[in-house]
Amino acid sequence: MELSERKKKILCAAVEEYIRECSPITSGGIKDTTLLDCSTATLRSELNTLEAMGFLKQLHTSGGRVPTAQGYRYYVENLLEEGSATSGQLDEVKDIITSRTSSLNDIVSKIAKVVSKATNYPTVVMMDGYENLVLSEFKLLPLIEDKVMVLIGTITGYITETIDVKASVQDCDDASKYLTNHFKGETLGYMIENIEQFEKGMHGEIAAFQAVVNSLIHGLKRLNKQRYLDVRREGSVKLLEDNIEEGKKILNVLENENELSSMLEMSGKGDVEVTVGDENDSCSVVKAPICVNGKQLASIGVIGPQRMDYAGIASALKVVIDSLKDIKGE
Amino acid sequence: MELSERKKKILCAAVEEYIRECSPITSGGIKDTTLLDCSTATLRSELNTLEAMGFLKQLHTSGGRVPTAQGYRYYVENLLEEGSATSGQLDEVKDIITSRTSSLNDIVSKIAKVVSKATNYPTVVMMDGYENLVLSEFKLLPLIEDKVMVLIGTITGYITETIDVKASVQDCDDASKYLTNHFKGETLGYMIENIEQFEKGMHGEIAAFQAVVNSLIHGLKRLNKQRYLDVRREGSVKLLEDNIEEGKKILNVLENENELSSMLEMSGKGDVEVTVGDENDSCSVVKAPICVNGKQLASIGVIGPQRMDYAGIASALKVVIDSLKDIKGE
DNA sequence: TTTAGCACTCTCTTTCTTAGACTGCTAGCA
DNA sequence: TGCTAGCAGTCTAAGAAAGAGAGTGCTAAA
Repeated sequence: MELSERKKKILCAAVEEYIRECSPITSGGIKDTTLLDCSTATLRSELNTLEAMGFLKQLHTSGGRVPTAQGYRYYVENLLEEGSATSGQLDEVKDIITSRTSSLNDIVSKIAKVVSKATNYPTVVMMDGYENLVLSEFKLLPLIEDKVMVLIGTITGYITETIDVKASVQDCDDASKYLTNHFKGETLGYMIENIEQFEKGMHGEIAAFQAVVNSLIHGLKRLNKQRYLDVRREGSVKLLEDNIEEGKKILNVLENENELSSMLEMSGKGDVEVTVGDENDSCSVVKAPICVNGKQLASIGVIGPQRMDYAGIASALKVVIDSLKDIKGE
Repeated sequence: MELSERKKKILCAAVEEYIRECSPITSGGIKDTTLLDCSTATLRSELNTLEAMGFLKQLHTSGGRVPTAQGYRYYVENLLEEGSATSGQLDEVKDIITSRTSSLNDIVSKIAKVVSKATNYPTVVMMDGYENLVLSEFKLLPLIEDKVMVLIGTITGYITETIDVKASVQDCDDASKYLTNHFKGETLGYMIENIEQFEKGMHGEIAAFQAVVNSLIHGLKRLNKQRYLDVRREGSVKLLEDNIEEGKKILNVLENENELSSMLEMSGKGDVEVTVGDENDSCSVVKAPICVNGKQLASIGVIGPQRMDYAGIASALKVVIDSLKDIKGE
C-alpha cells in the first residue's frame, strides 16, 4: 500500500507522538509537531482517510485517534529511522564478551542486563543449542560417583556439564586430547555430526575411550535441545504506569517460558526484527540474533507494549549485535 | 502484652479473615466466623479495645477495621498455627537435591522455582558464601590462556570457576590431590583458614604448586563475598490484583538486589522467620535458612504484601528446609 | 484541493443525592 | 461488672445530572 508523502509524514508523526505522549492524536497536535503548511481541517481530512485505510482508529467520536496494529507495522516497516545509537552505555558489552573468563550463560545474562538497563524494558536472551559454538579446547575430568565433568572452551565463553559415565583418568585425558586436536576451530555441531565417521575410520586409535566419547556425544545431543532463557526485568514497573491491563499481560508473558521462546524465534535474516503485537495480545518485541563469526549463538529480545519506543530499542540492539559480530578466536 | 483468650480469638479471626477476603473486618463478620457466643455489640467493644491497643485500625469511622503491622506481628508471633504441610508438590525438592548432578546454582534455582510455584508468590534464594560448603573433591585443570578451571565438588552440588594463573598439568594434579586428601569432609571455610598453616608446616611438600594454591585461595576468598541471588516471579501478576500500589512496590523490591539481600538476612535461629512489612514499606517476607548438616548454605524467602498467607507459606518453607537438613555426604 | 466556520458529539469532572453498612453510645438486664 | 438490644450518627460507594472543554465532521466558499 503506497501512501502520499504527506500521509507518510502524518502517520509517522502520529505514531511517534502517541509513543511519546500516550494520548490520542488530534489534528491540532499533528499540526504543531509536523509544521506542515496546511490547516487543521486538511489534516482532519487526511486523518479521516488514514483511518479509512486502517492505520488509525478513533476510540470514540470526537476523541482523538490512536494507531492501529496495522499503523504501527507500517511505521516499523517503512517509516522507522535508525536512531543515533546510544552506544555510550553499551560499550560495556564489548568488555563482557572479550574478557572471555566467564561461562557462556553468565555472559548472556550480563548482555541481557546491559540491554535492559539501557532501554528500561524487560529483556530476554535465549541461548540456541550448542551446535554453533566454536571449540577452542575440550577437557574431560573424571569425578567421584561415576560422573565425568565436561568442560567445553569456546571463543565465546566456557560451558561445564556433568555426564554419567565411568571413565579412567587416562581415557578422559586421551579423549580430551583427541577431541581438541580434531575439532578445535570447528563448531560443536560439526563435531557431533562427524564423530561417528571418525570412529569408523580409526577405531584402533580411540577404541579405549570410545565409551566416554559415546556418552559425551549422547549428553551433548540432549543438552543441545535445551534452551537457556535469561530474563531481565528492569523497567517492568514502568509497564504498569500507562496501561495496567497491558502491563499485566506482559508480566504474564515474562513468566511463560514457552511463549517467550516462540516470541524470540528469528526469521533468519540476521538483523534486528520488530514484531508488533495485535489488539488481543498486545505484546511487541524488538529482537535480534546474536551472531559471532557468522554463526547464530543466541537471540535477544526486548519486550514491551504495542506503544513502545521501537526506534530507540532497535538502535540499541543494533549496537549490541554489531559489537559481537567480529569476536576473533585466539 | 498479654491478651485475654477471647481477644486472641478475635484478633486471630480478624487477621485471617482479612488475609482471606481482603475486606475490612466487621463485628458481624467476626461473629459469623468465630461462632463466639456473644453479641455483635460485645464484639464491637472488644474490637474497640483491640484498636486502642494498636492491633487494629479503622480506615474511617463507621467502616470496618483492618489489622495494623503490630496486629500482624502479634498474629505471626503468638497465634500462627502450623498449617498441615502441602508436602505433595514439595516432594520434588528432595529429588532435586539428592540427585546431586547439578551445579549448586542450578539446584538453588530449582528450589526457588518449586517454592514459588507451590506458594504462588515471588520467591528469592540467596546463596551464602562458599565457606560452609562441605568438600567432597577438588579438581584443578589448566586451560589455555593461563587460566585454571577450579571444580569444587560438594555434597550439595558442584561449583566451577576459572582463576587467572599459569600452572602445569602436574602442579594442578598435585594440588588437586593434596587439597582433596587434606580437606575432604571439611568446609571450604575451614580449608581457607587452615591452608596457610599447612603451608608453613610442610613447605617442602607443596612448594612446587604453592603458586597455584595461593591463587586459588585468593580467588575463593573473592568469590566467597559474592552473593548469588535467584529470583523467581511466579504469581507476580496476582500481587497487582488487590492493591496495585502495593504490588508495584513489591515488583520494585524484586528488581533491587541490595534490598533483597538485606531482606533475606537471617537472625540465625535456624527456623522459619516472618518479617511483617510496616505501613510505609509494605513488603512482608517469610524466610528460612537452607541448612545441610547443620551448616547454613543459603536462605530462601517468599516475598509478598502485608496481607499474605503467612501460615501456608511458613508451612511450605518448613517442608523444604526440613527435607534438606539431612542430606548425607557419601 | 484547501480552508474557515459552526454545530455536534462525546468524555471528564464536579456536584448532589441516596442507600446501605457499620459503628458508638446509652440504658437496661443478669 | 460484663453483656445486650436498640437507635442515632457517620461515612462510603454508587448513581444521576449538569456543565465545561476538546475535537470532530460537514458545508460552503476560495
